Amino acid sequence: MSRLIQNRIGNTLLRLKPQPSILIKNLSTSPEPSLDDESSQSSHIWNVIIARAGGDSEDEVFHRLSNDPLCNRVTLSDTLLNKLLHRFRDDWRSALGVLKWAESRKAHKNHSPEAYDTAVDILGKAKKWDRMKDFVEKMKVDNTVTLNTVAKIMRRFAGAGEWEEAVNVFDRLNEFGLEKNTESMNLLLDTLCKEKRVERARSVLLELKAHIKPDAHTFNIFINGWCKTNRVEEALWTVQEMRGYGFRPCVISYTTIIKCYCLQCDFIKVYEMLSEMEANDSPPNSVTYTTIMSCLNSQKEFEESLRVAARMKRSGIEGDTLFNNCLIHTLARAGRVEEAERVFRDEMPSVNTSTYNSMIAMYCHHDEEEKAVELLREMESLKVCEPDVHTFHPLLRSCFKRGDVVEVGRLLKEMVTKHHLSLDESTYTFLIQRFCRADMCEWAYCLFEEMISQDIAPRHRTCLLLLDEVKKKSMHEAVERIEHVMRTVKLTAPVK
DNA sequence: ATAGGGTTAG
Repeated sequence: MSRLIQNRIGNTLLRLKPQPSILIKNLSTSPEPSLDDESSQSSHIWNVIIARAGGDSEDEVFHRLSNDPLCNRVTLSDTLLNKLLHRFRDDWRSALGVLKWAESRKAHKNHSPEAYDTAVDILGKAKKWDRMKDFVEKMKVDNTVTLNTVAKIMRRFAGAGEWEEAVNVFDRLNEFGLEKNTESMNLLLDTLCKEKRVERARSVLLELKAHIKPDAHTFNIFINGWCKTNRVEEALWTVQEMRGYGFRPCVISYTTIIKCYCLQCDFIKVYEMLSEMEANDSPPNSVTYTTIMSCLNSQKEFEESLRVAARMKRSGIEGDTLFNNCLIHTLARAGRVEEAERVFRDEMPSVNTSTYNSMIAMYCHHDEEEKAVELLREMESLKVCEPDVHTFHPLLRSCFKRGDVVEVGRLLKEMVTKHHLSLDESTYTFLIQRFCRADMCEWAYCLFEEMISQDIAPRHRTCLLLLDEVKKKSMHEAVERIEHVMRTVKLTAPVK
């Protein structure tokens, strides 16, 4: 959205009363650095760079950064550069400006190739094909194009439906000093298959196989390609073809097919395949069981899902983190809190954010918020993994349920200032809904403006809900603003 | 990027 609209929103916000200052002040603006804290110090510098790097052209960004004394004192490590590029992954002008500035800061402009690959990826994401091609030509001269670069180009082209361009890149591999071999061929085939152009991938293979030998990966790529388009017959046929080439289908081949049967809800075939794997000496692993359980969970078949987990344990396979996360989720949904706690405490050598999220959600669901908060504090002190927006969702939900909006504000502040999280589309949508329902549409409206100023498009339904509420309250300016947004912004449909 | 989570829901 244009900066013009953003300014107008800024003015609207200034006029809006009463101001729920906790939301306005804390949600969008960067957290204030606390004293004597090294990470806050660097987060301050980060915020300064970010502020300078927003701009309408890459030259503008470049000049603003170059002329800023503070920015020029920063030691610009590869890590920092990559973090900056990641921050501007949806803003190619700023990203290129930052990169240009970074180059000018180095005497012998040799940044890690990763930065250049990211730049290529950002241009591809923005579909700036000409700029991307120019960029790659420059890299070609410097001899810095790697297979990783090529992967980014191909995937961006294919992702935008320009899969002929993806094939062209493969044809030009030699120009980039790269080889046409099984690895690079597999990359092209996988790109096409992931974009559901499996037939096209087939004809590429037919054309190339006189010169390049397929390997086991090649066939797994096709099995996946067929399964993605729900053509399990062809996937099975590919297994046969694979055997014909002297490769044994592996656990990946079978798991891919099982996933396909799962999506078809054909559990007879799922269990048949499971037995076949055991018989064929490519036994199912943790991934296979997790796949099946997740699918059963989405059907709310929690007891059956637990039987699958038991089957895995019986066959002597150790669950990894993803499996145990799934198991905890299943136990929680099946109402078996103590068992979930036991898995969490005794059976997990390593945990991640999702593990905590499942446990926190479980406690909130069973109205044991003290325990949920206790786990949040544990995350903060152990620092094994950091909370994300999903960690807070169930906690926020509980506050709304209790009608404790003060606590909602406190949690939001914690998310933004302590954990540097920015609210995403679904969080905004959820909060706006709940504030409306709590008859606090002033707060909901502030979040709405907040969302727009972050360039996050609201859902059509969210606009309608809020519009209805502000009309009831006779908030005329808000009505006008929401109607304006509905006319000018491309609204998103609810995710099904 | 050769295979695998969830989610705040009246």
